Amino acid sequence: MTNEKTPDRRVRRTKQRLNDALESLIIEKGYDKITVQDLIDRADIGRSTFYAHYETKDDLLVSWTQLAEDMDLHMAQEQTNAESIVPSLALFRHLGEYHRLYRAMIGGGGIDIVTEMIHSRLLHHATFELERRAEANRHTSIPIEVRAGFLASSLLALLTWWLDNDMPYPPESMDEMYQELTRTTQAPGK
Amino acid sequence: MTNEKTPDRRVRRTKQRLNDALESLIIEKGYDKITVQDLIDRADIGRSTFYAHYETKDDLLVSWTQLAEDMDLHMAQEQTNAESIVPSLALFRHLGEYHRLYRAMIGGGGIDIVTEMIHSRLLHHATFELERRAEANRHTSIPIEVRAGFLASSLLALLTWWLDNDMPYPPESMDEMYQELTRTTQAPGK
DNA sequence: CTGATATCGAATATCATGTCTGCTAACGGA
DNA sequence: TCCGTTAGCAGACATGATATTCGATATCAG
Repeated sequence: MTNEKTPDRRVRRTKQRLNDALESLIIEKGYDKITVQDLIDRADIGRSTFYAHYETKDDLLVSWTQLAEDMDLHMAQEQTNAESIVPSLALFRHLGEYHRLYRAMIGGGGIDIVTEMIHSRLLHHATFELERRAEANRHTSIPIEVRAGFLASSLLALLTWWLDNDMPYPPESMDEMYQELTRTTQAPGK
Repeated sequence: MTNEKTPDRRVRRTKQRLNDALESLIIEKGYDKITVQDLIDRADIGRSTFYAHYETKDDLLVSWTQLAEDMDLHMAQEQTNAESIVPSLALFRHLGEYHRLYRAMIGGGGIDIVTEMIHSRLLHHATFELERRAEANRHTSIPIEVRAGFLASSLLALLTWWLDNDMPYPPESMDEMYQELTRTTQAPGK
């Protein structure tokens, strides 16, 4: 039985090449204009090799877990700061740092799958935090579902706007704006 | 010189058939699974005829102005009610009425172009209204650009969530929630 | 009625996807 | 270092959708 954690070195190389090719092509020409041919040309691998590992272009993207891990890491990082329901500051900083890539992946001309992935993580996080603080939020009758969706979508919208407009304000300012705009949901109207 | 406003009756018929085919196919199988072949089969027109009028499937969608007109109409309708910055109630009602179509066009598995079109109209509307009330909003330092984007995206998010979840609350309730959630931007913190 | 033009439909070129083949090269355990 | 196993290769091939072309025909407006 082969060790499943460390596959053949050739496999690792192939996947690494494909991931690199995918990332550079996303930045270069946008995800939906990428063809399998582009990927195997850039990665310099055979056609059948691609299909030996992935079924489609989307399959490759989804298997590219780097992003999801990054998101979770940065989200957990700010969770120690118990103030905010959703780790907005860490996200502005993280997306700002890798703005070329995220710019190509979310918002105008971006990739639906990725946007949905980020949204779903934000939503999950917000739902969890809101439920944890349920008793502190008796001041509103709006269902948690709605409030969590609102918080997640608002943040995603601000992040997208920020990237699409070449980050005209520092992450800290954006975070402050987000906090103020969502004040109604973040804490009782104190 | 031909009258440009009323083209040949055959042309009108062809375009009408294609628009009808497009709408029914969107509801039936979703936009991205529609092929040009589907469209010309459903509309019962020749292949070359399609390409005589449109370059691509997207071209047909964009030329389908019915939607944009509807949006503007309903937005203008509520503008007489000077309370809200963005015509949320009218939109919840309108989208609820044609929910089968809008459900297929915005949100999960929807059509980017349409979502962006709606967002852009909301954004334009919100920007206009915020600028008109500029002096009444000295209580915040958040740029109008950001606030308008926030209002537009939040509403779109609530609309999408509402449709995706089979409209669990009446339009009036959704509107109230939206008003409360965006209270920070709608009016000075009274 | 007549000249103009929209439509037809069928053939065709193009392009990307996905499958399959036999062959070669690289791997890793013994 | 050897050897059985497995990954990768090149390229042919089938498929399905897009987009163009052209002569014949139907329909239009005046």
